[in-house]
Amino acid sequence: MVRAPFYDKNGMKKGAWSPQEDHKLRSYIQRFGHWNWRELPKFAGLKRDGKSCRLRWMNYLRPEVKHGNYTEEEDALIMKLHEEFGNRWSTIAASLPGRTDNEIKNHWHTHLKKRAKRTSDGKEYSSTTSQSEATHSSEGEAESVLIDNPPNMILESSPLSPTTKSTTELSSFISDSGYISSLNVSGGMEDICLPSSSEIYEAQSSGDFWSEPFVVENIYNQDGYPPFLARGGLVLPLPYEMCYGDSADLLYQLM
DNA sequence: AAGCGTTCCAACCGCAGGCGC
DNA sequence: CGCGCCTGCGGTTGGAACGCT
Repeated sequence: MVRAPFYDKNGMKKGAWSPQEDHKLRSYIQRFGHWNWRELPKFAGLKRDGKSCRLRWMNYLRPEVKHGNYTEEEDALIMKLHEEFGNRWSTIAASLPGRTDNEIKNHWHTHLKKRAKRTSDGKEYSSTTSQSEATHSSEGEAESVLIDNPPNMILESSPLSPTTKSTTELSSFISDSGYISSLNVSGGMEDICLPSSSEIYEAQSSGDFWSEPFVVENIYNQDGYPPFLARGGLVLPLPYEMCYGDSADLLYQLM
């Protein structure tokens, strides 16, 4: 079902994700957001490229993502929207909370395409859609079926990513939403790892830092954060190993 | 039980758009 | 304006799971 894991010529892992990798990525993003997909895997302790991490998060690990079990209503809506928008899967996905463009695309090709073909011959399809239209009618109905997001739902455009947030704002967001607070099994927000630059240097030089040979002077300014991050007043998300100890493992077991 | 074909979906790839410099 | 970087999108593929003979 999934591609066998392998390493490409750059040492990047490809193919199926292991539960450990999922755990690392999920934990990291839930704590720090996806501030930069390209850099994220290094900080999360993953030997994956950013694109792969983004895909895995968007299509599989996001808490609001639903898997399988398409309802008749969803099927009808997909078919209707496909008729309207064609293969613009992201547009279609926007009208189906919890469904990703990739999953909808797959679902279309494996199930609905055939059904659409059948029904376009008979006219069963249009009767189905008219039923659906009855519930969310007239212009803008695509938006109107955008069912209310659950309280913990994070849209792609949501401010989970701290790129636009200052440290204070991010902390406020995090505690207000209760999102990351709930992750702090062993304490409060102070548990977020914010070691000094010397700690970072120590960890790096002791060899349990990233697998990549970073030079501390090039990466961290005197605040201990990479210049490109510190400029925006953003707290540096720390490498996975430094942030997740036993509490993360405990959390993982609870999940 | 074994071999073969089909189904299905996670993941990859290439491209385009947006943005900053 | 051109360039490079990053992100997101849509098409395609790999291969495990499943069904059939």
